[in-house]
Amino acid sequence: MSYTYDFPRPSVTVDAVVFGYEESELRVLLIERGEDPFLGAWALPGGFIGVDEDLGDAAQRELEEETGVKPLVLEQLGAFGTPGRDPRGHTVTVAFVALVKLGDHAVRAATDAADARWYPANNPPDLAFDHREILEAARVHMIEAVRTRPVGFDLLPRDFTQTQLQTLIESILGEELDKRNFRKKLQALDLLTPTGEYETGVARRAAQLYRFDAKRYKRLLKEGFQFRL
Amino acid sequence: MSYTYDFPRPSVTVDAVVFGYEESELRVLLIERGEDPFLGAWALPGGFIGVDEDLGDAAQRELEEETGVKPLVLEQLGAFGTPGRDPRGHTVTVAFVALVKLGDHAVRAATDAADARWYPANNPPDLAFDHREILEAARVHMIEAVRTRPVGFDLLPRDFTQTQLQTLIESILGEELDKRNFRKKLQALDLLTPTGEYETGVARRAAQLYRFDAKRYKRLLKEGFQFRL
DNA sequence: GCTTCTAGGTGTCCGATATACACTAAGTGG
DNA sequence: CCACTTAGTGTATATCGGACACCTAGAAGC
Repeated sequence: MSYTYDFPRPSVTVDAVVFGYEESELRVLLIERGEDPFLGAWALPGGFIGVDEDLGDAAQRELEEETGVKPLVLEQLGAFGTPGRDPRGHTVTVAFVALVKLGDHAVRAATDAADARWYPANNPPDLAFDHREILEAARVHMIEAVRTRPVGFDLLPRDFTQTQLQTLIESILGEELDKRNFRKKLQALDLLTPTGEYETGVARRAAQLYRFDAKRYKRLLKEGFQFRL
Repeated sequence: MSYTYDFPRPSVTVDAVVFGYEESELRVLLIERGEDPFLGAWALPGGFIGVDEDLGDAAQRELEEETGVKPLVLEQLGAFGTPGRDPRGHTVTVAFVALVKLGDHAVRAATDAADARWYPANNPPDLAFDHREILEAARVHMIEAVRTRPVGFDLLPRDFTQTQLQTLIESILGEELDKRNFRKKLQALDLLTPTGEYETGVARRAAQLYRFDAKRYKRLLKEGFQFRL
């Protein structure tokens, strides 16, 4: 089967920069390419868009096919189309940023991915195509996002400590925050519900666990409330 | 001449939301389509991307071909690819926001544009494709941009009054600002050079003209300075 | 040339917000 | 029971943002 057009067309792909959080570090999900070009190299999960397929749907589909991961959040990052970025020919990719609670998913490589693994987002291996540049753009996007939207909660387990949240945000921002000031702001936002439960298995005073109140957040949003950390 | 591929490919287009400022109002540049589909309808300038052409270059080229306008600023807004947005078949468009000093350019329609005109950005006519939605996204983008980057200066003549700048920003934000507080912030930014010249031909006290100090801005940026209005 | 009209230009006070900063409490492990 | 580690908590100060009103300069109209 082949497809013929009156004018040459670039290919359209989607790629996902999937972030997770583990061991006090921001991670990014990469696949080992099982096909040419860049066979054996690490790359962002992604692939060609289907016929009449929506961009976001395509990103979600490719991500699930290649890694088994279903993200909770999927935001468009932008289009990358520099000539020469794909050796197969002119290809425009639309990149997405996805967030997952890392514990929810055991990654499994499939289709054209030989392997799928979490890497430190700040120290990734060499990447295929211009994926390094896309990852950089995604990091900048996250810095912007973490201050203005409650994205941290999509990366943490349902129940988490205030310190976990702080450490996560610090690892996204790349700077340290003051514990008391951070908690003061959290308290002012009034979006965390204490569960009454405490950490277990730690050789120190156990911290209380909290839960993000998404319903309350949505209600506040409608009233013109502005999230800010 | 025809082009054949192993897999079906969506078309890739670029569209530009070009903003200008005239008569105390934010304007958007629209073309009257001279071809099907949507012949005779108003639309954003744009068109198909060329072989091995960069996305930004394509937007700039289409814009100049159709309207004669060369923008000073061209920022990517994002990709739009909802199936059905183009009746000719699956088409992904990458939208850009462009800013021009309106006085610098007499628009002239050409190629597949039957006409090209400035319309009020807040009250545009019906638009072809999903261009209404793209324009909306661009308006939101501008609200974000005007607070955090010195974009106002790219829409005004080289020499302008503080009130012109304020009115422009107000028309982008859709809200009124306090004159004294606005000027206080401008002064604190220290990015305007007074020219010593004054408005002419006004039936009231003439306002002083200022110029944006782009060099100083770039220098400050390197030192980690953050623009905020 | 006097009056009127219009926008230009200017400063202070107050409340809210951001930052800097240090000690006690609780729990585990040895 | 001692040592170690992180949890949890409050105050003082500087900074920023927002509200607010009057005199001035210049042109137009009479």
